[in-house]
Amino acid sequence: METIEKHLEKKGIRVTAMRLLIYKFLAEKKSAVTLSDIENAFDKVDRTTLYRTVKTFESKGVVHQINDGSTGTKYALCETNCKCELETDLHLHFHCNNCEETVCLTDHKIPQIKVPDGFIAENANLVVKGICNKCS
Amino acid sequence: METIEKHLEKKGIRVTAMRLLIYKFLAEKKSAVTLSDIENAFDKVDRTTLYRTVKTFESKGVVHQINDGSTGTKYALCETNCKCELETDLHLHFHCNNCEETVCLTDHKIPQIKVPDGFIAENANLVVKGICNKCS
DNA sequence: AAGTCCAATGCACTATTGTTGCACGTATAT
DNA sequence: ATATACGTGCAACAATAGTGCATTGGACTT
Ligand SMILES: [Mn+2]
Ligand SMILES: [Mn+2]
Ligand SMILES: [Zn+2]
Ligand SMILES: [Zn+2]
Repeated sequence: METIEKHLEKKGIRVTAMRLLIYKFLAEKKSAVTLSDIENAFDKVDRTTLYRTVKTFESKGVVHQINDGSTGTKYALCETNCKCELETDLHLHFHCNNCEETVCLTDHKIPQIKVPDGFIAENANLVVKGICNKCS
Repeated sequence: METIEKHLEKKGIRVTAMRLLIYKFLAEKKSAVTLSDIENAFDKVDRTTLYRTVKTFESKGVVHQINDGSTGTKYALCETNCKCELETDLHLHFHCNNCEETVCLTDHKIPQIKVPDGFIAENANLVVKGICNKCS
């Protein structure tokens, strides 16, 4: 069990109070969140800081983004040792049409996808929609 | 070879000059387009009309939407006899990281996806990213 | 300890996308 | 022909995404 601080440092991210707060918020949530969700969770954070923090997290492989059909990008923490950029590591996401929450199904990997000749697949984004376990 | 007019009528959409224009624009494009793309293609269309036209098309099964990672929803014509709402009919989409275009791969259907107990899958969106045939 | 440097933050603004209300014109039904 | 429903355009608004710049605050050097 390593500290969040160590984890961020390993990913090449300088630790700040702000970043720890945002990381912890993401860690507590079991579903993916939008920037607005984070903004609403704190009173005094600036949207820009949030925006740039999440972008930093994303570029360093701490969070990944999810595009379920709803407006606005959602984010969720990556697994501790994930390689989001590699096709083989990608898990699927489930978006509930009832409660509108989107969750990572981290042990359901995306099956190998065939693409036509001339196309080169680098990664993939799979969102399954339906009714989640809490709503069914 | 049936006319566009007949096709729209069959789907329960009243035919207007505007709708024919927009339909034809979509039919000409081989890649998925945003509302802004359509807006830029014509000089005198109102954004709202566009928005509502596309929504109508979508609700009647004439177009389907695609969320590749980029900001803004994209749309593409459905296949003539598609049932977009049924999981079994869903094809995959390919987003090129180089030219940024997104295309329907209509004869590459999404494989059957397993979801955990308690989850009920109704449909799915799969976007594969990489380099397209024109850019490779 | 003081000073330098650079990344992180905050504020103000802009841009783009998505959405609604209402007024008006145009097609359809009786 | 008259009533009714639908499509279009304009204006306004809301939500999301992004940039520029001044300020703060740590880390590092001296
Ligand atoms: Mn995930
Ligand atoms: Mn498609
Ligand atoms: Zn649910
Ligand atoms: Zn390309």
